[in-house]
Amino acid sequence: MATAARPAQDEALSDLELGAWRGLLRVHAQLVKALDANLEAAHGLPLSHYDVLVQVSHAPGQRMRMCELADGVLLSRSGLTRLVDRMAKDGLLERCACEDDARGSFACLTPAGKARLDEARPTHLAAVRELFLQTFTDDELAQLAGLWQRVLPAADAPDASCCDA
Amino acid sequence: MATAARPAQDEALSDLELGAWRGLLRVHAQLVKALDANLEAAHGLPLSHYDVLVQVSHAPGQRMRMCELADGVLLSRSGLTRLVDRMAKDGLLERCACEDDARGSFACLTPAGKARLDEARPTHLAAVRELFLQTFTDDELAQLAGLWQRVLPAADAPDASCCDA
DNA sequence: GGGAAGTAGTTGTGTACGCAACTATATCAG
DNA sequence: CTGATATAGTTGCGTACACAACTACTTCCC
Repeated sequence: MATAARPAQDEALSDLELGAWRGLLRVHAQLVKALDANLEAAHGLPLSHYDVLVQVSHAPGQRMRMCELADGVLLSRSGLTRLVDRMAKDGLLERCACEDDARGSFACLTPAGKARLDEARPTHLAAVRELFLQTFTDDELAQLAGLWQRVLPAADAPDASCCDA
Repeated sequence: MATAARPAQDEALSDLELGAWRGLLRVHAQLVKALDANLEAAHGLPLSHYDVLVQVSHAPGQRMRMCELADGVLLSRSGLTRLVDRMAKDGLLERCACEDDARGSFACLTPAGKARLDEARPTHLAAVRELFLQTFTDDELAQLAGLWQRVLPAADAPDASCCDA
């Protein structure tokens, strides 16, 4: 039952395909769990909060519109609303009105948020490097980045019944 | 280039590192979301249920111990308990006592569960191929699989059984 | 044998999330 | 200007999950 490298469309996945696909799932799960635990232990900061702080800190004026931020941290809008609520309660962010569009609002980095980020960043960067990046050579990193580029547009495409019988 | 390929330990991630790392997060998020939506739309089956069905169907006797299954589908034990509860209520699985160890129990595939899996499998395999695998050459798949192997710690139980997705 | 320690699984509880419905504002067509 | 439609964000609600505490059993060691 040697599986070909690339079986026909409706055949089971080959070991090769399986390794590439399930490996992605496992690596993601393991990494996110470890990074979150690490950050939480060292700074009491969930990974989701850190993620928001990083995004906002890179934005011009250190503030971002909610929808933009939601896309950036891979959350639904309602999910982001509550995440920003929690972070605002912790003093890490502030909600600011948008001058141009009265519907919108900004999530603005507070000094406390910036301080917290600066404190946590080295921890997180070290962990990402240790658990993931250092495993690879520069060439491999470049290759990975290139592969993701190719997948992302495709996965963005409208998924409605993309492949039904 | 402003950023070196590999900055020092506590410096910000280079574009290269960032692409490899955030790309993984984005690809995972988009893929899982699309695959779940696809499977749910076509067969009313959440991806988590499908995942369990696949694992159990490949186990000897089409049954698996709960803890083994929890590892396989990347869930906590309590999470798996309730997932199996839901699937049992849907008739996809049955809980069976373990003869050797009265503490343990098996999740056993029912005929209905097997039928449901057989029905959903082509849909899912096609989607995984379309959204992910077909993006890559055989060499790239092999490389990916190899990279994952290096990232995953030895805790990864290598069940050599060639299971499909 | 009998208690200590370990393991399998479930249950109590809290939390983070998504979807759908909602409000409020913006934009566009006539 | 006015009504139709679209967009930004929030809220109600249900769900899936993790952690910790628990029960029940097993295993180990004297």
